[in-house]
Amino acid sequence: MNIGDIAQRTGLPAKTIRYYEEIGLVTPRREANGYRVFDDKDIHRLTFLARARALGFPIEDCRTLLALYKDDTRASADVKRIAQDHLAQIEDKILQLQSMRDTLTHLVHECAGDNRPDCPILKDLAKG
Amino acid sequence: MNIGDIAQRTGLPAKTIRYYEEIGLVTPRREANGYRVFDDKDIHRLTFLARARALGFPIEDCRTLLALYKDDTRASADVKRIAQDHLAQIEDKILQLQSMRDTLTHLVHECAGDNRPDCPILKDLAKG
DNA sequence: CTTGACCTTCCCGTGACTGGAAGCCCTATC
DNA sequence: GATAGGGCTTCCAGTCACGGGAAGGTCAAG
Repeated sequence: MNIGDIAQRTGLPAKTIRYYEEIGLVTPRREANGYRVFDDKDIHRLTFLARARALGFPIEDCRTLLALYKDDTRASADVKRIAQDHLAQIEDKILQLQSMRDTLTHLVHECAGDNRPDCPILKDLAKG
Repeated sequence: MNIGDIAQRTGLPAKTIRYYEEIGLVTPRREANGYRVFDDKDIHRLTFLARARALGFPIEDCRTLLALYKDDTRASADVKRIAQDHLAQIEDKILQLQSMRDTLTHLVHECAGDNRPDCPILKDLAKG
């Protein structure tokens, strides 16, 4: 399986897969011509990565999660801690964004959005 | 007013203020010794920037908003459009994050978090 | 034999800073 | 007058997770 096929099967862009190799997340073997060849294990790792990334885990978390996955003697507590920390970050970000959204919604509502220069949005930004 | 005082008054790190100068968002004059000197207009612009950035507007939006603010002949519609587009992006991101949060919350709930290796989180990531 | 679709590496750019090094400037103190 | 400190300057590198694009090798089909 060449990188193009793998990209299709995992949904990851070829560029991303090459990047993952560069930082040591996958290590496909090479054919004589230099092409990467991916076996089932590589595909599995990449699928795992795609899913973990889709859940927003940073790359280094993904690396750790992969290591834990491979380790039969892991404690699920270690996995859970990573997930909980990440979850906390996400919840934090949601709160920040909601606060921005609320302010912006209010301001946009107040603004006439016509040809006149009078604008509560700018007024608010200017007053600090 | 030197950069340190301005940093305190605006809440922006000195590094950030220098960066804003570098990309042309402020243009403080210089003293003979090379130190930046900020006048009231600079302070006002920086306060505006701090507030716009706090609402999540990207730098280039901030640049445009500053230009609109200075332009007495602006149409509030132009400001409103920028704010609405930005708001839409934020709402998008909130939805993405909420989806991640929901999945993660579920997985974390399912995971015992003990010494045993059995872990629904890893199971979910692995199955893709 | 050529075309076109693959694949390779390499390097730069993204956004908005942040950290750190090397060095100048100013004031206060001994 | 030397020195210590704090603040200021510039410049360079790093962040995070890729994406774009150039220059060139490879392979299957016609």
